[in-house]
Formats: sequence, structure tokens, C-alpha cells
Amino acid sequence: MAKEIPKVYNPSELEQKWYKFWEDNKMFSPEENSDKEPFTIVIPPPNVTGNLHMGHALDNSIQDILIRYKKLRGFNTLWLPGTDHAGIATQNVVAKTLRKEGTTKEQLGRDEFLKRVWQWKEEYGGNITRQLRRLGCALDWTRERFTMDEGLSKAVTREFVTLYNEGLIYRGKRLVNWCPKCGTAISDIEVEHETKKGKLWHINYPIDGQDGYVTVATTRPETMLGDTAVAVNPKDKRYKKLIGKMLVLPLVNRKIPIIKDEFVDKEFGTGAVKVTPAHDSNDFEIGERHELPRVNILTPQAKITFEEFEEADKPGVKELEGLDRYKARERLVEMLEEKGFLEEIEDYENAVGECYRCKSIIEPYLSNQWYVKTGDLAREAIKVVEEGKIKYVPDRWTKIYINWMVNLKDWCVSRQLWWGHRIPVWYRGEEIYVGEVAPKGDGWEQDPDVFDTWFSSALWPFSTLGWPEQTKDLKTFYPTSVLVTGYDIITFWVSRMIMMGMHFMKQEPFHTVFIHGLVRDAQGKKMSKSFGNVIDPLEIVDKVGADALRFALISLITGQGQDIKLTPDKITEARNFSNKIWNVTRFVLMNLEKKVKLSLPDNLELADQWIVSRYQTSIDTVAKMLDNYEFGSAARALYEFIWGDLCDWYVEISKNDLYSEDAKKKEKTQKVLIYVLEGTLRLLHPFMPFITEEIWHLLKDRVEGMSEAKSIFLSQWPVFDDKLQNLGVESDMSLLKDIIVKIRNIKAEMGVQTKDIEVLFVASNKNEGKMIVAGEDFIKSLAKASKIEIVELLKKKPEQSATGVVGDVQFFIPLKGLVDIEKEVERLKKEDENIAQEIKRLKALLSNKSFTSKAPAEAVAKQRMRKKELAEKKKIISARIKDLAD
RNA sequence: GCGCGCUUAGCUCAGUUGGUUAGAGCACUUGCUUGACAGGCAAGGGGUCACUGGUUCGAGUCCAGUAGCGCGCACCA
Repeated sequence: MAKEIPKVYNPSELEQKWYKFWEDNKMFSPEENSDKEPFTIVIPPPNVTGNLHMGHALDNSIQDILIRYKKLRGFNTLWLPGTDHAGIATQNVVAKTLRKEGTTKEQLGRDEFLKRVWQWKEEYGGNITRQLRRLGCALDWTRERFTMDEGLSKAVTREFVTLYNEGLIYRGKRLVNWCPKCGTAISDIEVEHETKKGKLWHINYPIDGQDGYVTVATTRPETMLGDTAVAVNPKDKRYKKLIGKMLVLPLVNRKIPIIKDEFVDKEFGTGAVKVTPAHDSNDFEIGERHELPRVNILTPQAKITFEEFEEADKPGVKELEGLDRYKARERLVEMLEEKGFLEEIEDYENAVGECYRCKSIIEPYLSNQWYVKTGDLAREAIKVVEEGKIKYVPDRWTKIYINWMVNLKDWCVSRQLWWGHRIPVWYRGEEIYVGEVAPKGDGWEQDPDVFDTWFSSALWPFSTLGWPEQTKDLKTFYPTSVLVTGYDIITFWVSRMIMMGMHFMKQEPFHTVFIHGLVRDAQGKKMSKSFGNVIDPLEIVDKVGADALRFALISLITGQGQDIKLTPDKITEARNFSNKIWNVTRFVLMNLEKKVKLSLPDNLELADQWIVSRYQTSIDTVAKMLDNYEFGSAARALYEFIWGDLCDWYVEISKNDLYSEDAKKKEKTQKVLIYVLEGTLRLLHPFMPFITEEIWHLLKDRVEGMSEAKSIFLSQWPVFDDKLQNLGVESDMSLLKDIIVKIRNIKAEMGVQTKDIEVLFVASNKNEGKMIVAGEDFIKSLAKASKIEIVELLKKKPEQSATGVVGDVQFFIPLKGLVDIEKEVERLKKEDENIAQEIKRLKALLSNKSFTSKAPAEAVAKQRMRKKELAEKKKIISARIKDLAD
């Protein structure tokens, strides 16, 4: 029978088999009409264009653990999957394939293009959801949603129209963050700032009607084409008498005023600032204050245009028309130099905004956009967190969230894309119509723009449950329980869900936000294709299985939510761990000749009581850790219990019984092994769903009285029984283990390999004697001793033997002829010295009055005890040294 | 500039409310063809817990400061 189980665990087939089983049986769908308490998570919807990366793997492993854990604990769980239409990303992907075909979206036209996007979505949109299945995620696929599906589209329209009617939406012509490559506005948080080396050009602007000039400094000389003023600080003596005079813009010859504005820093640059209201946000504000004209000089593709120029201003710079912004900059600087307007070029560092998606440099650009007024929405969203109705874990994110929300600006929600939710606004001449359906009558034209993708994902926790319809799901599963995500997305998404959740549902969308770190490479670098340091989770799943990948990631999670450095070592460790679990199962099943009943026998011996106690402790600690979102600690605790306690100790000890002739003992031990293994599988199932399912079924074939459930997922979390937890037994075992290690240690140091040694124990009290008797069999087998003798008192000193002292127990290993005495004396002297030093330290500590009087009695007693123990140990060892030396 | 985080063994990291003896995995040394597992077993070496000062009987742990690294926000042209 045992031969059926291979030596090495081979995950790939098994994982596919079990996922299919789970999904075919719709096991991940919640129960209908259940009176169990619901536990809900909505997945952070991955981009439909996306492929599973390590960040997803971590994020979803955590969610899966929560779901499976709660399911085992008897909750009616729902983990709702879905994907995000990812406006820019998806549009770019399809545009790229069109380019390969030699066409463009403009040539196709809007409707045709959208057809192609949908086609693309049908074909490839399932990639990432397939990949989530390979990870083992217990997602309810019957409820899968997509941000562009009918229901969610309706929700977004309702959202906009409602906010509009409430006066929380407005349209404005302002400077936005414009990405010339993506051809759309993006929101503030989609702009990344990176400090770059640049130049500061100092340009002389001649004063009109008199000699002299004013020098301005700029990092963007090409924007001078759009200058409509030069500003100075009103207190700046250098320029005071020039305020109100006109300057002549070099090359362009436009006359622009010198104005005064508090914004200008006298100390910086030359103290005079060129003002380009159409291309810089500060300048825009100065322009507002002084009612300056705005001259736009760029096309949406960031090429120079003179559309808004006076005819007279064009001739001097005509050759720049149509040039890219950076080409134009180069040429313009040359021209300024030729004409003698360039005063100086200085090296300079400043932060330039980049598009988070395509890394193009963002252009502040004047355009008409739709905005959400965030003031009241943000206030509510702050309040609900401050009141503790939503908790961030770890807590430090609370402050960061609130700080960000307090400074929140109005949210630009329109995007100049085709792929997305079309803005439900229609225009007819000066008329504007906002509504969920198109207005009646002729001549209406719908706004060509679409919404920011986050405008729809803000509704995700309730739109996926059916909102705006009052569905049963919505009533049952909203508010959701926990949101799990990386900190990089708090601002994009979490904050917006809270705002919209509070506004539309009047209830927080989740009570806990668990924020985890980002997955990085071994050097701590972000994984990115351009660095070539990405580890593809699917490759790892192919190689070592999803369980191992999950376990590696989870066991790296820290309490503070640090970023995770994933190394190949860690993956190997987890792979080895699955193999260990596999093999301990092999061991247990190999040693069953017939079916056994799942029950704890009553003739437990010391080691049995110990492993049962350790198992009970594990039930308790793992549950507590999971309840506190301490995923890493929970994983590490299980690792230690399984590998350390169960495999390294109990399995080895159990061999005595399993290979013995005593049928009763044999059966007792088989039952203990089954009992502990079966329960441990359920503890481990949330972390490693596949291997635990497989083994659980292997056990089911051979064990009577296991759960009737058809999957371990549908069984239940082990019940913690504190009567089976025995701390006295745990401490006894810990002493016996120390003794065994000490014997092994002496043997190794003495170079003794034989099993034919004898150990003579001197037990100074009855309890110790009993303990050693209880452990006699396994002390012999694990320490490899052929004989053990226990005496209360030493009648005569053992000769030519090695000595060990563990706690109050001393023992002798006669080594006549096996080893030279000098070596043993050496070894003991070394130990003696170490003890002497420690005793010295303790003496000093205990004679310190302030310690004995101020420290709690417990701490003092502990140290006294320790000193006493060491002193005794030293006595024995010193005596031994003396004896041997004689 | 402001804020946050990190700095513990050669490497990657744990370390709960301060309790005196700082742990793990990998790597390293030594020994095991042990009937679960060499993806394994046993034993061992290896750390003035970044630095300085403070609080305390006692600090890896608390406080202040310094340095280095990382991140976020804001940017003065």
C-alpha cells in the first residue's frame, strides 16, 4: 500500500486536480439562506490586461488564508473575484496590436476600436483569473465581475449623476496633468516625481522703451513662448522701480508686464520669474490673481503650436512650429544664444513629473475636465477611520491615510480615452444635459470622454454585490469584512472606496484594511522587467507548487508590514517543507496495517502527551495569530511545530512503538500520529491548500471517523482543548530532549560513534527518576545508547567516563577504551570555565541591592534559582575534573 | 524641505507588553549508504543587536540625537 505514495512530493498534477474539484463543486460559493455569520472579501481587481506577478501572489495568498480560515471556523464566506478594465493600459495594449497591423485607432474609429477591445478582452481577459486559480484562490467564480460589465457600468453612471445632482461634480478649464503619450489627463497621484539632473537657463528680457533688461531663470525655456508676465516680489528692492513697466519677450516681441506677487522668492534664481499661466500650475495661480492672458503653446502631443499667438508674435519663432517640446527647447536656446539673450546656463536638479504608466514627462496642460469635489466626501472618510470603524493594520497607515486625505484636492475624473465608462453628459450648443440615459430630441452630442478607472473601482465593494439594485447579496455581504492590499494603492483606491462607500451606502465598505509590503528581489529592488529581476510566480508554481510559493511568501511577512525580499533560498525552504509534510504522511501511512479510528487513546505516555499538548498549543497560537493578522508568525509557528516537534522528535520517538511487538502500544502510537497529523492538516490548510487536501483524502481512505465533508476546506478548524495542553509534560520533555542532545553532543565531541554505550543517570529526586524511566526507551534510541541505569545515589565514582549535567540531572557515560581521559578533562574544563563566568555575573547581579529590592520578586527568584543550578552543576563538573586528573 | 520605515550571525530575516542565556533558514565545519524524507538526520562554530547619549536595578526592546539606506508627500521659476 505504502508504495503508492511516491518519495518526493509532486505538486503539479495534484494541484490542477484539486482546483478543478473545488471549482466544479462550487465549493467557493457561499451558502444560500445561511444563518452563519458572513465573512466577505472583495478582491482588489487586477487589471484585465495584467499577468500575475509576485505582488498579486502575496496579496491573494493572504486573502485566501483569511477566507479558508474563516470558512473552517464556520463563517459563511464569500471571496468575490473580478477584473478592472484599466482604461489606459488596455487601450494601449490594443493600440499596439493595431500598430502592428499597420493601422491606428483613429483610422478604425471609436465604435470599431471598442469592438476590438472587447474582442481582445474576450480572448485574453481570462489570463489573470486563470492564474489566480493556479494559486489556489478560493474565489467564488459564479460571482465574477468586470468593471465594464452591464451592472457595474450602470453603477458608475448612477454614481456620477447622483453626485452631479448633489452639486459635487463640476466641469472646469484648468491645468491638468497631461500625458502626451497616453493622450489623456491623469490624476495627481498618477504622477510620479523623480529628481533629475537638468539645467537652469538664465534669459534676459529687455525692458521696453529703455536700456537694460530683467534676467529670469527657468528650467523650461521653451515655455517662454507662452509667457504673459514676469513677476517679482513686491519687497524686492532690485525690481521695485520696474514694477508696472513692460518687457519685450525675446524673439517673440510680445510685450509683457512686470508684476508683483508674494509668491516670488527673492533669494531664488534672479528673483524674477517668468509667468506662463497655460503651462505651470504656480504660474496659473499667479495668472488668476493678476488676470493675465493664457497662451497655450502646445498641442496635445506636446508639439509647439502658435494657434493662440497674435500674428505679430509669430515671425521670430516661426521655425519652431510643429517641433516636439524638447527639440523646440534645444533650438530655442540656440536662437536665444545667437541673439545674445542667453545670460547663463546653470546645472540644476529638480523633480520632474512622470506618467506612472508610460513614464513620459507630464505636461501641465490647460483643458476642460470634470471634477469631483472631495471636501465633504473626504471629511466623512476621515471621520470613519478616526472613529475606529475602519482600522488599518498595521496601525501606522492610519496616520498616512489621514494626512493624505486632509490634503486631498478635487479629483479630476475625466479621461481622454475611448475605453472606459462614457461620461453621461450631453451637449447641444450651450445646453448641458446630465442623466442616466440620453436626452430626447435632436442635436445632442455626448461628451467624448470616459471616466478615470478608479472612479468605478471606488464602488467595487458594493457595485459587485449588485448596487444600485438592493440585492440579497448586497444586504448579506455588505459591509465587507477585510480589504487586503499593498500600501502603494491606499491613495488610489482604498481612500476612494471609503469615500464612495460612506456616501452611497452610508456604511463603511470594510472594517479592516490589511496593508502588506511589496515583494522585492533579494537586493530589495522593486521587481521590474527593465531590471530583469522579476521572479514569475507561475514559473515557481510550475517548479515547486503553489503551496510552496504561498508558504514562502507568507512566512516572510513581518509584523510591521515591511517589504518582502523574496530569495530563491526561501522558495527552496518552502519546497522542502512541503516535501517534509509529504514524507511524514508517508511515514504515518506506511506504518498502518489496517484502518484506524480517529480518536485519542487513553493510554498516552509521556511523549504522546507531549506532542498532543504541543499540537493543542499550536491550534491556539495559530488561531490567535490569524485573528490578529499575524500571518508570518502563524506560518513560522506551524513550520516549527511540524518540522521541529512532530518530525524531528515525535516521529523518531514513535518508531520504538511502531516497530515493537506490543500491539497495544503500536496502535496507541498510530492513533496519536493520525490524530496529530489530521488536525495539523486542518491548521495548515489555509496556508497550503493543495497538499493538505491531497493528504487529507489519503488519510480518509485509511482512517475511520474523519469528517464527512468532501473537502478539507469544508471540514472545520480543530477545537482547542485546554485539558490536553499540559505544560508540566512540555517542561519534562524539554528536559529529556536536552539530556538527549547533551549525550549526542558528548559523543560527537569525543568522536564516539558506537551505539554500544551505557548511560548512568544520577537522579537527585524521585520526579526526575520517574521522568527518565518514562523516557528510557526513546532516550536510548535517540541518543543511541544500549543501556540506561538510574540510581539515586552514586555508590562509587564511575571511572573513565564522560560526564554531563542537565538541570539537576547528572549522568555518566563510561568510555573505557573509547576515548582518552585528557580529552574529556579538556572538554569539562571548558564547560567549567563557562559556568564560572556565568556564576560570577549572577553573583554580581544578586548582590546588587537595587536589583533585589526593585526588580519583581519573580525575576529575582529566577536568577537565584539559576545561580543555584549552575553552582551545583559546577560542583559536579569540578569534582569530575579532579577525579579524572587523579 | 516635511513625514514614515529600516539598520540584529557571512547572506535573507524573526524577536509579542523592557527581565539579564538574542533565534530561524541558507551558507560554513564535522559525522551519518539510520526502512518517512540527502529536498534528509545529528552535532558544532559564528552576533560589543548601526553609532552616541539618556531613562531604568536592568535596554536589541523605551526616549533624544547622529549616520547610512529605502519610501511617501511637497516642491522656487
